[in-house]
Amino acid sequence: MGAFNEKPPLAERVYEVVRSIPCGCVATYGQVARLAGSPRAARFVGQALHHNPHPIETPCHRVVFSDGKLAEHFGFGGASVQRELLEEEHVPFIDDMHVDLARCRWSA
DNA sequence: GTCCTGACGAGTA
DNA sequence: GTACTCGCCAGGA
Repeated sequence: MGAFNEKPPLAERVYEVVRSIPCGCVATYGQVARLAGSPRAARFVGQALHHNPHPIETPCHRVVFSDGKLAEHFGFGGASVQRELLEEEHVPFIDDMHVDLARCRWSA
């Protein structure tokens, strides 16, 4: 390892932010990107979660679109699985594919 | 070594 | 109100 990088890869930051999302709350890609230090890296957030090396520790099911829509490309089995995981955490839904961000949006 | 794509978001026309 | 473009970063071909 030698010299530690003063600024860890954005991906590591993304994972850290996602892991910080409390149970019962959800965050948007843009929100995670901003907390990770890159307000406009929302696209990369998806990529980072796609390569998600720690799918169990990284609750990517708590990350949704800015509209509250579930990620169709969810890697655990699809939006259907994501919805069930969120329902297990008592996350309010306004539709089969949309969470109620107004009530469960995570505010760091 | 270089170019393109990819779980998106926000701003502007 | 709707549609399009730009920006972010990393990995793969």
